[in-house]
Amino acid sequence: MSLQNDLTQKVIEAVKQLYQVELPAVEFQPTRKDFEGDITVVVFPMLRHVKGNPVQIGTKIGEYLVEHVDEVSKCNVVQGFLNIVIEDGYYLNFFNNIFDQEDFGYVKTQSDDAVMVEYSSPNTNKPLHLGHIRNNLLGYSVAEILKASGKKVYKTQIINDRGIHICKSMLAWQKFGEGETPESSGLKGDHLVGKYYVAFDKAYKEQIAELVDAGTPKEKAEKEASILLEAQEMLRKWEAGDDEVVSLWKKMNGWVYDGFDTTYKNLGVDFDTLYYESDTYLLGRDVVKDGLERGVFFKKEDGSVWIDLTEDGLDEKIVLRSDGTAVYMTQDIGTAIQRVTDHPDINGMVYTVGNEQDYHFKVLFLILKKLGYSWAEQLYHLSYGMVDLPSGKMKSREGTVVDADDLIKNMEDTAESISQELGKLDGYSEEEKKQLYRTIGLGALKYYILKVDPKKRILFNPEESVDFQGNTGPFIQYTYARIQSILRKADNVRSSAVETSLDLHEKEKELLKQIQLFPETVQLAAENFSPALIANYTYDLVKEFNSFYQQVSILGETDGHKKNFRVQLSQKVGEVIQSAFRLLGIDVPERM
RNA sequence: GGUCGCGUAGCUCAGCUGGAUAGAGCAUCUGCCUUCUAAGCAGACGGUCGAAGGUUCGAAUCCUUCCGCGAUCACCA
Repeated sequence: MSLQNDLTQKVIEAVKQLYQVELPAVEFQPTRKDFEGDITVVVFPMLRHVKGNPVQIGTKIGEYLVEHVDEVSKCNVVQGFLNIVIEDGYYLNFFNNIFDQEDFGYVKTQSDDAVMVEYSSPNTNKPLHLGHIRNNLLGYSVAEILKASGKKVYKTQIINDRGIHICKSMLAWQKFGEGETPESSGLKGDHLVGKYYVAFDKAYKEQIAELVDAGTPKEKAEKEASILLEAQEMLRKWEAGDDEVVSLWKKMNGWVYDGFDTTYKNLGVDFDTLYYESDTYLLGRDVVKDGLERGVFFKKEDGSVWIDLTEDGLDEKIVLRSDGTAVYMTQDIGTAIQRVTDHPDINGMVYTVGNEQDYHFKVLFLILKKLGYSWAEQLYHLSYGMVDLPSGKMKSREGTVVDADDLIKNMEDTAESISQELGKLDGYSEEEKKQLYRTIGLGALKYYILKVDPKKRILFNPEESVDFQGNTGPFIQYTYARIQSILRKADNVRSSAVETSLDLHEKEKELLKQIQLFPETVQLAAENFSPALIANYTYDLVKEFNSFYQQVSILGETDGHKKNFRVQLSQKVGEVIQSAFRLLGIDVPERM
């Protein structure tokens, strides 16, 4: 039973006793810092049911609470706000109850329903860039948050390993590659393939320019450039299962996967199952045919199949071409169904995809609902804004991208130079230092991206490096390291339970209140698919701790009971920081 | 043009489902390292919450209109 539930009952009881009125609900909020109190009852909404002066009503209820509720030590009323002061003992009891709780804040019991979280899903013709980083961090973090909230989670990605874009890289490699491999050149596989994707584009543009010079209209030239025709021919061969093309495709995709694996490992993200578009691109057509018979879809004169969504405020959408081949939507319908077939416990999916596809997913979800799948009610498009540069959009073909691997390296380097300036790492081996720079650099990057609302677009300026001070990952990591330093120096941390008759320092009480919020924050973050809530919660906790740390002596405290409590409190704050950051995929260091 | 999203301090962002005097960080300026890590703490400066109406005891938050920015509206993926 939470304190708030308890108080709700008591307030209702009080109003019944005092005014013979049954309140439907009671509104609470944390007390503002400028007033004395821990929790506040808002009296205004009661005026609908109880006639009178809010100050008087508040005062009466306050008096009742002080008399009838053990945890309430005193009350005061300001305007229509009844501020309630809670006994220190209540918080100390709470602390003793959760102190030994491992993974405090996480829900351990797993529900039977699983949710599949899709994220990353790159094309295999170019390396990952900053946009993918945002996608990966968001998807991974939401998956972890859902797990912590008690859901069973499958992490997945669909790899776009098929189509004309792959053929472009393959063709350019054949033409200009001279047998170059990741081994021969030392280039990471995805970067090597990406290099040929760019090479294709360059050759293609040159051909267009030549044709235009020779008098061909630009539009025509774009369609007739010989290198493009060759790529299209290659795609046809691939679809026909041509041995040579398929084996080249396998070889180059292998290079890309190796490269991606390295980047994923560096980023600290992982997947439970993978889907390849080359396996799934034919899915969905049967479903469409079936849906056509059931009247969900309709056929136009030319044979193409559509769905009419005008009643839902959308328009008509094609689901099968006139020649019977699939469109993107067909595939997505088929893939969604396939996933549930593969994992029958799925009752919900999260798609981490940029907001330019908002409309697509709205339509997809609606179609799946109309097809009658029960799990279709539990689909969520985790939509996020683009990451733009000051120069505008990132474009792989034009080379205006912030490469994921470069950026990670960059962050590590910054962490290194700051650490060296501060020079606190005596006794660390080179290997340990390297590990630490990585932890801090990635912490800065991940926190920077995850702390903002996914819907907002991010303007990333590579010239101004990501901050390491203030509301940042390293700030929080630093606080964690500070706590570990205290714990190393303290002996017998767990010597005994905390003495509940202690008088709490204001800062201690604030910390306990903040710790108490962690479990509900995890739930809220899960409900809203929002890592930002976790990030902001952690920041508040850490700010509170640093303030406490500055004002109150922990190891220097002479009263044994107080010292015992403060050490344990510090430890618990450290644990919560670690738990919260785990949900963001950020590591915490022992020293820094 | 239709639809969706965003607009809060010079900059980057919080602000839950309406509540008290709108909060942080960066930047600028002041203090605090002989005491547990100064990547820290304490403080100053900085706001007509895009604009105008409306709903109500109360609006940054809800509704309407308008303005600005972005995305989207392909037998592309």
